[in-house]
Amino acid sequence: MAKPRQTVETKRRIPRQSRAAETVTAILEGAAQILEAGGLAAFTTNAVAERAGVSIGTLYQYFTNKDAVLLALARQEMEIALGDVGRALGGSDDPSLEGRVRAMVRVIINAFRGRQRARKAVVQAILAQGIGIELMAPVAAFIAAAGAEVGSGPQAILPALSREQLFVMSRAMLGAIRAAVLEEKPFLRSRAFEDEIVRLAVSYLDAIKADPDRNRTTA
Amino acid sequence: MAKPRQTVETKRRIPRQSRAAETVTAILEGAAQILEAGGLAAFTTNAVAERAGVSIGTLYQYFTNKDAVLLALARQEMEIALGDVGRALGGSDDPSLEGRVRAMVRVIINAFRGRQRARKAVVQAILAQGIGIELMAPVAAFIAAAGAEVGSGPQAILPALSREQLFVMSRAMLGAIRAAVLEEKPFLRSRAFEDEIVRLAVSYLDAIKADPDRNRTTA
Amino acid sequence: MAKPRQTVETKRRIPRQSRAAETVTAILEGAAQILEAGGLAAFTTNAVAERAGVSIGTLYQYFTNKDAVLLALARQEMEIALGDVGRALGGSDDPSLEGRVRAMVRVIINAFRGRQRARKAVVQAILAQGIGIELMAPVAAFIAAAGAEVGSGPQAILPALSREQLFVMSRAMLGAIRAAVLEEKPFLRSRAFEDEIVRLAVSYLDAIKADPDRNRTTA
Amino acid sequence: MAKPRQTVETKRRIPRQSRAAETVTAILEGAAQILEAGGLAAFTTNAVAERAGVSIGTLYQYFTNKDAVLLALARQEMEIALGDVGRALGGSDDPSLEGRVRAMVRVIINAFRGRQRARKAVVQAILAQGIGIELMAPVAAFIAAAGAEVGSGPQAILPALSREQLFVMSRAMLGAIRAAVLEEKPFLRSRAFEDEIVRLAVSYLDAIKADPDRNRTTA
DNA sequence: AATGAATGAGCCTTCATTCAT
DNA sequence: AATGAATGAAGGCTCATTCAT
Repeated sequence: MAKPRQTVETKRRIPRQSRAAETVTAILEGAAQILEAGGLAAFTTNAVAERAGVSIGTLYQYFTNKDAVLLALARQEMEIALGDVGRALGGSDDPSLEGRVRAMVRVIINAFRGRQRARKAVVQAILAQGIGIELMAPVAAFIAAAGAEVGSGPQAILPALSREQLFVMSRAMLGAIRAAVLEEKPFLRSRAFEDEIVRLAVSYLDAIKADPDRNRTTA
Repeated sequence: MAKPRQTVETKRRIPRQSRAAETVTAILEGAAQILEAGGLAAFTTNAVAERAGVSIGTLYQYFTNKDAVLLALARQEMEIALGDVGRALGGSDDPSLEGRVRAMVRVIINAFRGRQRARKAVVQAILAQGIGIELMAPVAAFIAAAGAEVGSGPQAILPALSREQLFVMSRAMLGAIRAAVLEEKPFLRSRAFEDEIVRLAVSYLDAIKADPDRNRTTA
Repeated sequence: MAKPRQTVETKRRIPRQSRAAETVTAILEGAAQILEAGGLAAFTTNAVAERAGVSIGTLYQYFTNKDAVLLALARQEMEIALGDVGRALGGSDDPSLEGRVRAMVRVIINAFRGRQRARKAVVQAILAQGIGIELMAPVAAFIAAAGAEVGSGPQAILPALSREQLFVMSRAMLGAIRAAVLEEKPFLRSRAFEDEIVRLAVSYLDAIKADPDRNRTTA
Repeated sequence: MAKPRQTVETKRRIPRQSRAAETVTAILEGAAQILEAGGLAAFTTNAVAERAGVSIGTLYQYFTNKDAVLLALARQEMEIALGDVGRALGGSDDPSLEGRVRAMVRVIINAFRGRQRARKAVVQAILAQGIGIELMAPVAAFIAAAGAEVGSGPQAILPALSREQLFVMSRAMLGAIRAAVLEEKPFLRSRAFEDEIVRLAVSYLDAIKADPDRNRTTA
């Protein structure tokens, strides 16, 4: 469909031996820790290498440059997050719309609680380059799939969402949760907050169901 | 009553001669341009000074350091945006709830359209320091006031919102719009996008009206 | 004898009006205060001007550059110190050798007590340029005169001292006192310390009297 | 007993490869040369690195900052000087009081002769910080030990000196010699000058011996 | 005479990256 | 494969000095 966008290269050497794989893991873990502890300002290649317990030379044997480390970290975190969301949606025991939404909200809040700074820094850095779009692709695809399922699955609760609707709903939820994290709101983990996020999403979806013809532009 | 919170100091010298005021303006304008053109990475004090047409020494005569320039710029942009929102709410010819919300959405989108990168960089930088909360204060106050008016004004369309509701609504809207800006979505200025944002807000407020007792925690 | 060394110029404008004289006084007083408070590191022309209550432009109307301020300050302090020593020697009620020496020691200790840092900084700065010798000239002359008087005056206690002897005696006394000041010795103002300085000088002079022929090289 | 006083840190990296040790040596040598040639004013990190034949980055890999270079240089020079004095006292073929004193005077004069400006600058810089006292400690200890030996050794020429006496004698000698260096006196290396320094010290010690009870305050 | 805004050379320091071992 | 010493471009910032008002 879409022309296969040339993937940005991050690795310099593909690790074939197990020791090498461990080294890469150590570097990414070190990178995440540095980011978490000191934000982007503390994220220097020397610091990452030291924290990872490898020499700076070794780091450069596996990553072409500083940004490659960041990018690899972003990809890894993205995959973990996607897995979490997928598992949450699949394993929800409440198959109603509200039940699924609530499960998703919980996953997102938890995703933001651990290593907030690392995540934030990664996202910032990624967006600051032009690479955001590429990385977002799998996320968007995933949400689109989930949305489609919600709309057209066996339960057929909703019609398929337009790309604008999908975008608005997902980003609105993420935005509210992220703001609560960044502003360190005390109610972040409260039931009341969770309820309001759910209410936001559900009422929006209900409104679309009630008036589906407005703004129909299928993705 | 409470001691007026000590504002974070950005200015080093209070301009007494008219020339000096122009210089400060030029520096902030230069800073915005640099940010717009090259993002945070290009934002060096030397670059700002050069773009502003002043010497680096002059820049440092008015700002204690690099961050002070960023902070001053953030404050300025914040005030402009607040003024815009206020004017939009006051001057809306459609006094209905949807009319008011739509006016607000337009202002916010427009606020982000001009100099997107500059705004983005400013926001990023501000949040990276701890100052975000302080700067957010007037914004939050403003939205709270607007929300209260919506709930309790002559039209009394809605009951007063709880702090979680206020937070979720404002951050959800801002989050969706900001994401569209940061991800450079083509539909940013489309009618469809605006409609969906409005739908999000209105349906949420309607849901609250229909079931106000849930999660009542007045701010 | 010696070719009259061209005096280093410090003043740019000779103050003829009283207001100008006050300005110069204020600047030198400001310079001394800055030096005293923060040492040479804090001694910036802008700081001096501000402390003096004049604009930086005014400072440069009276002094060609930063060093000129330092030099003028050094000259002023030198003259004050010389005056003190002279008065002490003249006004001593104990005309014996020990009495005169003791009077001198007291003056020197006092001279070092007030504004130690300012004095130290001035001396350092002066020596760092090549100007030390020039400034030392009047001091040396004064001590030589005092020494000569001690040796050949009406009391004729001692033979005239050679230039090495004069040098060793004066610098040894100054060195011991200065070290006590710089190292902040608690016994600086004690009677014991004063006694030992006096003993040092008197025993040295006595030794010269006892064996004058050794090292005879009249200045 | 007492916790070992935390030494002020100057080194950033402990050299593990032999190349690194050479680099540190080169930097300190370069620093001394720069200081010697141009005084403290010429002592910039870039100049030192260039003179040492290393890059500025390398300099900062071994020293935390500019002052650390100065401090390390001071320590090194101090140790060399102490070693010289010790060797001179031990190896003197004339065991008389005058013989020992003369040996010491020669060492000190020689210590001050080579690289006068470097030494001067180092001392100035060290004193300008608060570190002077710490650095002086080993010197003071050494002189105290030497003094004690002179007073109480097998030869028992003198009674033990009080702290004021020790201080006055050592600082007087150092002061006279240092002044001759700083003022660039032509007689610095003359026999006459050396004789007078010796006479100063010996006559002072003799006077103490003759009247030991005055000002007895054993250190 | 005085003011103070403006200037800019130059200093200290960091950190991504290379390469000899 | 790994190490870590070395590099140097580049950036933040200071402060002596000038000059238009």
